Amino acid sequence: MDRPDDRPDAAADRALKLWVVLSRAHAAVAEHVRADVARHDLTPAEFGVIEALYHKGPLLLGEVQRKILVSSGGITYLVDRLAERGLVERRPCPEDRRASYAALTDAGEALMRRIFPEHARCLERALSGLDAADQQEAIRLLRALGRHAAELRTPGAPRDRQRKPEGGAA
Amino acid sequence: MDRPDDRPDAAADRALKLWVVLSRAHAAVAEHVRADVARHDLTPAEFGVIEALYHKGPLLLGEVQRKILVSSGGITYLVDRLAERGLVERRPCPEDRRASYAALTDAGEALMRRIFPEHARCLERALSGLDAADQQEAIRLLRALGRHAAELRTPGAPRDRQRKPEGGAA
DNA sequence: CCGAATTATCTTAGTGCTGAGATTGTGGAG
DNA sequence: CTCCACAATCTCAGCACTAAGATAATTCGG
Repeated sequence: MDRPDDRPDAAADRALKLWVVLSRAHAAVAEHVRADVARHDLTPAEFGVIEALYHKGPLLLGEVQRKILVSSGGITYLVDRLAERGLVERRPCPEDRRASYAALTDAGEALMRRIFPEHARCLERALSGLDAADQQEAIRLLRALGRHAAELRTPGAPRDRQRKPEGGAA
Repeated sequence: MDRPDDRPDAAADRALKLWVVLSRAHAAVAEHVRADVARHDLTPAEFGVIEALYHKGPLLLGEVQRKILVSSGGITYLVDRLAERGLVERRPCPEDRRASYAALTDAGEALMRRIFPEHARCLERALSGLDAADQQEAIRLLRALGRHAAELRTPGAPRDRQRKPEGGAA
């Protein structure tokens, strides 16, 4: 698509390599995150939930679900676990009795006030392989990359992970 | 670390945001990969194994493990499953009887010849949110990011996931 | 050659999450 | 009001993978 006569497939090589470095960078940073939140007996997904609530206040379960990218079953499971530990509570939604809010309890709020700054420092450290300017540039590139990839796969925003039921060879 | 008097913590904000866009970009592209390899009844990790063998030839299990970043139990599991399906076989290592090679069977080789080009096109498409120059730049940045993060957590390359046995309060 | 430390793989139990379907509730058409 | 398509959450079985320890083989000091 670029220069078909330069090399047989320079574009494919570039894509493959970009995917490899993207995966490895993500895995390396994710491991820092995992180790950091594990100190408080949280999984990254659990931390994602309370982090969202910490910054945005009470949110409908579906809103949290979309924010941290888990399945509908997953968000129920995560909120259950956090509720059992007294960090989060469900609150009925007055306008729609199917829905409910998740909100931090006082204990959850206190926990986040304590651990979030440490977590931010952990991330700063994990990402310190790039200086400020390169981080800004990386943000710009990754945002474009992610947006495009996400739009390609969901031209019309399905929430959970639905596909057309295709009556193929069943 | 940059301009402490600009905003209270611009560096932390930048790190947080970079982590978010890195995660979302990775998730979006990973979903393309998952959907693509699922068409052939493979998980991304399984595909990673046969892709490594396809490009490098027979490899020790430990080498594959490090390449695709799974646990020691994970590589056994993956190779077992691929062997059951006749795509991969184990071969004894003549120089070290503890070790064994994983190698593609003829069927596995044939499968990869058929599906790998499609997969490469899928990736090209998923990553087409950036033009060639931006992809090169992203590769450079992500490589630096990943390398730094990986080195931070393993100053001396442990394979599986070992920690010092610390004789704490036992 | 012996034994301890190390390494490569395998085993087993457990877990966090997914996917599909069930349940409950909403809102609009008739 | 009744019905029905649709939406939000929950239930539950299943699965890919992890963590820790077991097994078996190598290396190396003595």
